[in-house]
Amino acid sequence: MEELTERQKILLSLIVHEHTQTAKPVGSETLVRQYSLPISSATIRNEMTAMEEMGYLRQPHTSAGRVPTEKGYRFFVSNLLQQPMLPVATRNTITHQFYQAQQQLDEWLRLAASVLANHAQAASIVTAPHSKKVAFKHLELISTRASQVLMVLVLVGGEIRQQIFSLNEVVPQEKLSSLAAELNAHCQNCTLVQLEKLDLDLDDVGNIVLGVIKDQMRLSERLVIGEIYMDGLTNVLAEPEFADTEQALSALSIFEERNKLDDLLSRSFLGDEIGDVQVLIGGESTWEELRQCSLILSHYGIQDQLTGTLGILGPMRMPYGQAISTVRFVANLLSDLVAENLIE
Amino acid sequence: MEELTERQKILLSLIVHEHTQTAKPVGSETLVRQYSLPISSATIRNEMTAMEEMGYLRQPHTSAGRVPTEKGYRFFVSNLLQQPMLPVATRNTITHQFYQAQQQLDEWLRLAASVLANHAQAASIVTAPHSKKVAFKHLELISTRASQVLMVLVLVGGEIRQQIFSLNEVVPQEKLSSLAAELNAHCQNCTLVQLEKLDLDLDDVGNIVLGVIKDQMRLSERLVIGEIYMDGLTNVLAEPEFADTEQALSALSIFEERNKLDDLLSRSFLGDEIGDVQVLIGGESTWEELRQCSLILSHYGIQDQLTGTLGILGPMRMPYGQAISTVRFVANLLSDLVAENLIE
DNA sequence: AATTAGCACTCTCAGCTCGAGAGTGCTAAT
DNA sequence: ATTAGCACTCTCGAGCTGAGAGTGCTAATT
Repeated sequence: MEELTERQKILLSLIVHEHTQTAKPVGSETLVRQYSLPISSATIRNEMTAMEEMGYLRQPHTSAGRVPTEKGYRFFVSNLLQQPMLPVATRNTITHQFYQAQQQLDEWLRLAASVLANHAQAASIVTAPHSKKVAFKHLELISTRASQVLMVLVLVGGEIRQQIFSLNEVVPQEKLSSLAAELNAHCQNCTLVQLEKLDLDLDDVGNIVLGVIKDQMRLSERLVIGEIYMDGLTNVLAEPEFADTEQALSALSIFEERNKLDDLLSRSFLGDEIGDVQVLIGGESTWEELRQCSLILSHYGIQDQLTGTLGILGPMRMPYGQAISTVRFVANLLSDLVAENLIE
Repeated sequence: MEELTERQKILLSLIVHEHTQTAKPVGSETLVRQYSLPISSATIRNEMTAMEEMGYLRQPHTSAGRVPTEKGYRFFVSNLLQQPMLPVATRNTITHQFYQAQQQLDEWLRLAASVLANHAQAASIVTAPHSKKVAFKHLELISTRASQVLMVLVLVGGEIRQQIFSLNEVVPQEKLSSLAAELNAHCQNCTLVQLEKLDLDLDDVGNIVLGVIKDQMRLSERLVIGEIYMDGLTNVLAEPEFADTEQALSALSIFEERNKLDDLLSRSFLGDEIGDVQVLIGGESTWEELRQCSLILSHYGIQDQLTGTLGILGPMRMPYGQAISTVRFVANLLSDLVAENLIE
């Protein structure tokens, strides 16, 4: 594989830059004019031809300007993009917003999605932190009416699961409370497996409750990702590449199919560390529907313990520098918030 | 105001029907052919002219067919539409889906949104049931680490609010538990106002906790509507009237602005009973962005106690019969589920 | 008085041409 | 290796055209 020369790298950067601004193919003349280059348009044309042969650029049609290919963007992002921190002012604004919000996880996640969407002018997605190891933390049983019981189950990590169920008999609140107390005493930090092994001496009601607890823990275990927060879907519609509704539809449909989303967010992430920002350009993300799009994703939370995913979806022509910095910054912010409020 | 003749009413129905199928202006010839009418196209043209003068129809341009106006749709929905029940098979499928799902509120709401979206081929929205009168039901305090405490507060109606906060000192779980027990004993069914009046003899920690409880209740009280579930946004994109992205953008942007949504769902509903289905056609819904759209909304839940809103958003050209029946059916289904699982 | 056949007229839509503009690739000169 | 010069190519929007759909009007019919 041939290497790009220094000059070609510069040109690639400029082409990417110009294209992200104008959304139109970039011509050799334009490039000279726009950036006052010390070389002639003819030279640029030669270089462009070379880069096209190497696969970094492509022409939408003969005698149009050049547009970066997937490979071109990939090279740009991996090798040419120096990632500036977000401007201090921006960072402060964002941080400020987080401290102004209700100090609650769901508010933070909603806000994170909103911040991502606004600062990157793209669709954003944030999943609630979720722990792979599901363990019992605390149980509460509340009698509602007749034989109906509301169970509130807190898992290690802070996930809260609730379930309403009926018993065969009416059980007074006192009995429920003492049952809860007993289970709380014995099951502290137990995983599902440990719970199975535990030899508890329970009566009928106790066993039903234990069954419900296990169900809920199983459910939580099976869950790949936590609750999903999205924002800025309309930003995508505003992009010129999606002026055709067909395109927009195929891109946004990803957001409406939960299992695809699960796949996308989990599979593409095998072995990624918290704090790494992953950029999926066009077809890299095996999803045909996203051929035109790029994804910028990052994990946040506490490695191997309690993690969520966040990121943005936009057209391949995306201000990667800005977008990546924003994703990284918000991911770190959420990681800090999760760490501060961790429930162990 | 002149009245429509019987024949004009029939024609209006047919025009609406034909237009919802084809999405194109309906011509007099087409109408005769399609429905084997016993009158000639010329007569229909005369009638059409009359109806256009009365404001029920309009021509997109000279010598095109007619399209129902907002007023036309309004008359059709109010006077001409006989609303069939959903076919038994459909109803069974839907019911079946609900009983197959995890028996949990959030799953039901998600499912409701999905069912609405699929059966009406439109965007759907469902808000979690929320009670105007906020009252204390049950409290739980869980020590997480150091002086951090996780509070889980169950409100009458079943809403669960959680909050993590820090105390000035490390308080053992036993102390927290007994504090919770005490508050549970005294605050049962208290509203915020009653809570203020209650003369509890609490220590520092107790007062902090009480403060947090009040905060959460205040927050819940201020909440106009509950959590929002949406689905089928892409269905809207698929409609031909939204082939132009601009249009689609303005319609969908409603879904992304929480305060507009709050307004829309609450304001348009003053004094509506559970079970009534409300149809907002085009500009009727004071929102300029929705000029092209219709909304079909219904409350569900338990009147004056615990209510949510659900509905669909589609183009004005909508299969109203089908859509209204679906909304009504799902609303009733959710009402039943809420009633069965009410936490009093 | 209501209905209808007949017909001229209007407007859209898809397809076509055409010229301007932007951009290229090649060649020959520097 | 670079560049000026130039012929060539392709898109895009404007303007034109004919077919098709649909109307409104008038005069005849029931």
